[in-house]
Amino acid sequence: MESLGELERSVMDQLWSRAVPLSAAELRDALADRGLALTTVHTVLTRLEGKGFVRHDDARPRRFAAVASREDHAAELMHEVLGQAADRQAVLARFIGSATPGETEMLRALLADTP
Amino acid sequence: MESLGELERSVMDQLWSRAVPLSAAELRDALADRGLALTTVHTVLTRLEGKGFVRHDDARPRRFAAVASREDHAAELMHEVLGQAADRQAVLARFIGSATPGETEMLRALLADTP
DNA sequence: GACTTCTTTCTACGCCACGTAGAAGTCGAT
DNA sequence: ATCGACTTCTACGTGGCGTAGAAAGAAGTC
Repeated sequence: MESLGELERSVMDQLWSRAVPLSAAELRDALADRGLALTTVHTVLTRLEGKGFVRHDDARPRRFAAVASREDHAAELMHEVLGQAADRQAVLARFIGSATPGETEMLRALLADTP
Repeated sequence: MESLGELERSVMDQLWSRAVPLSAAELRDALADRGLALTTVHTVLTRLEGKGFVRHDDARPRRFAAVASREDHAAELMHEVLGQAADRQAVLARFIGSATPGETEMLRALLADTP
């Protein structure tokens, strides 16, 4: 899967945490600590669109939104990592083995509701 | 976590699939399709050591081995991805939701053996 | 010990992704 | 038609990675 650079990641974090479409200017302000130029934000957004992480509407100040939620993305990544290993069972065994008690509980509960 | 380039990945795949330490020359031969120079393999191995993926002994033709198994590495990555999201439960829900029946079965079995 | 050969380390270069942004173009309002 | 805001185009520096030659080091041979 396409991976994210550090600024790209920050932008996605913004789009993910506020789950609402944001304009480039709003994103620039949300990342004010970086003191980015507006065009920089635009460039990053364009690249994120190219990677399929973001899409925008055609309202006048364009609104950019994440294509998938942070949770969807994370779950997708986990599946990708899992699928990459030949021995999925071994991976899952180690995954469970080093999971926190809270995580194993969550998994048990989720599996109980899954056919 | 440090990520891997494409050649780095190929080298790790070799070290992972044969679970035994390999010399640079053996790795070069295992990757013969790429027609790499021996020094290229060495450079990559050195970088992999820097990233903590590989370690070598001090026998004369140095033997290089993966620090963690492919499965350990994958499980680690999965935990890393999981931990990165604030709402782990939501991630796990989606992860389970898009798991194959085989995977859910494995998980159930593993959880049954986990206190 | 000097020579030869194999192995290891050092140094280097090109390319591409990404952070960064100015310049140029477009669009809506006045 | 003009002006300001917004968007797209173009560009540059840096760093990681693929790639490898050159230099340095070990190890057996005569």
